[in-house]
Amino acid sequence: MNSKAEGRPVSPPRTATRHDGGMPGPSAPLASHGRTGRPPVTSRTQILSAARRLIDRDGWEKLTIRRLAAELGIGATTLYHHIQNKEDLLVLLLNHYIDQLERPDLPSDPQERIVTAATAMHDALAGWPWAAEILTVDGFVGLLDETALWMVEAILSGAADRGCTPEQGVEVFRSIWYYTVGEILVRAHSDDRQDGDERALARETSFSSLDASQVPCLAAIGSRWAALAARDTYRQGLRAFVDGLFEQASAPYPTRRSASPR
Amino acid sequence: MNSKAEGRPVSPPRTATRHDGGMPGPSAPLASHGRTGRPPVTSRTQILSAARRLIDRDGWEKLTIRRLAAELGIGATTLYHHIQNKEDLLVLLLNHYIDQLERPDLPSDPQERIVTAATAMHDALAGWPWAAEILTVDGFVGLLDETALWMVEAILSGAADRGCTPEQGVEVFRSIWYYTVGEILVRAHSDDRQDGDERALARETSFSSLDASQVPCLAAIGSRWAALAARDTYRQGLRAFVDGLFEQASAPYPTRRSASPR
DNA sequence: GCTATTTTAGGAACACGTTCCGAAAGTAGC
DNA sequence: GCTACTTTCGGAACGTGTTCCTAAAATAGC
Repeated sequence: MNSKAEGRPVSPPRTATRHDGGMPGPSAPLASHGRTGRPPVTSRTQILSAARRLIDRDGWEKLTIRRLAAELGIGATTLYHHIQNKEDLLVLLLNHYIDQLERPDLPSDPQERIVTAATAMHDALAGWPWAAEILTVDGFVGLLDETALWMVEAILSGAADRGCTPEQGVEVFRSIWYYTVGEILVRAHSDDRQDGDERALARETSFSSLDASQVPCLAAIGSRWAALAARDTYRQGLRAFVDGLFEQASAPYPTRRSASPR
Repeated sequence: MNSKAEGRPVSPPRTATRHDGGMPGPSAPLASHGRTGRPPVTSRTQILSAARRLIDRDGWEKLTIRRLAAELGIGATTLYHHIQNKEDLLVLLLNHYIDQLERPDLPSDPQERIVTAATAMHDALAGWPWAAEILTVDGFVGLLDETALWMVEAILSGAADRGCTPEQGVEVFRSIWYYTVGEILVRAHSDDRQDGDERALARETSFSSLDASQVPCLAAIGSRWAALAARDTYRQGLRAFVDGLFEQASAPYPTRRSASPR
């Protein structure tokens, strides 16, 4: 939604801060404008493009409030008059990134449509390494641009086509969302260790020295755990999840497992 | 670290640096010991109990390296000779917490056993609010105490009892793990906003002003999204996931959906 | 008792996100 | 031109996790 384009509390009579870019163009500070008060020297678009420039040049770990301010030639704390906090900035950047992605063709089969949309969601976030920093911000989905909501819509529509109620559809989405977020976050942190430190080695061997009488299955896997855990099984698990969710939704009463409704 | 000075990789006669507690008891600095070098004034157990004391007294947000050091009466940087970093400390604390929990009776039915174990895992982590800080550290499962691995083992054994190969069992566990981690992390960040700030309000109304022609399902849900997303559906989703995973594992060939093996 | 060696202690410093608060730079009314 | 008022700017400061480097305290060999 566009409403969050303005970080402001939404008070002034003229709320149309909407036409992004504001007054100072990306290169021209421009002349005055109808508003009162000291004119801003930096626009939101300038900030965002400077952030992208910084990321492209130095890598995303180097994207720092202070460095970004320096890149813009302004004080560090001045940035906080344009963005709420760093999470805010990253959400803004992520939205811009997602908007650039091309939307895949959505299959007509509901199940396949969900898998396609969820995979697109997953791949988009997985390809944005610093997405992990903000994936869990409260109400993340609500912060997405309207152009990115087609993924959510695709999943909901798929659920609806399979006879789910809207409530069940939301539950389907949330379940998939949790699975996706978890996969990306765990994977993002696993990829951090590019340097084969001793911790990784100690961990790899840890499962191979387990008590086979206490944890036989784990012991049987032993040192193969690391290799098995490194495989990419997102899509496969997603298919299983969608199948299970639909089977559950189409059975108003517990199918055959022990009843316990809650 | 020290090993590289020597030619041998695992040289020292006594490799068992693991016997926790070290030399200085929880309250007694104690006398000398066989080892050379300046004797430590603080033991690992002292650190851990001080950390718990701090958490119980001031809340876990106040658990800070500097405060912990002050509580112990030592320099802040000295702590880094006993723990690797803050994540390390939290993992240690989490292990101690999990060890104290009572293990539920595991049902004999494989599916129910998995649900029980995963729920225990979930509830344990959800009841430990600052678990969210470390849930995604690389190889987290490998850092668990052996007394906490019964949850992993229960899931693997359940999968094995349903005819899964060890490889499939690991995949079942990882899928459940991702789902669980995602649920906890998202939920942990949603609970952060105890204060009804304006962001939450703006978000709640956000979905109600959507273009019904572009995203009909979302628009139909509208403002109910927030309420629906607040429900606790972990267990229900888990059941569906386990069902789907087993159905998939027992079908060597794609059941009926479009083939695409990869 | 001396020196060498080994191990721990901890102050200084860094970069980070963020908040506070006074200064600066505009407009509006007179 | 002057005084209000409004809005933005940005330096100082706080608390954080963490690293560097030097001092201190023990043992081992002489």
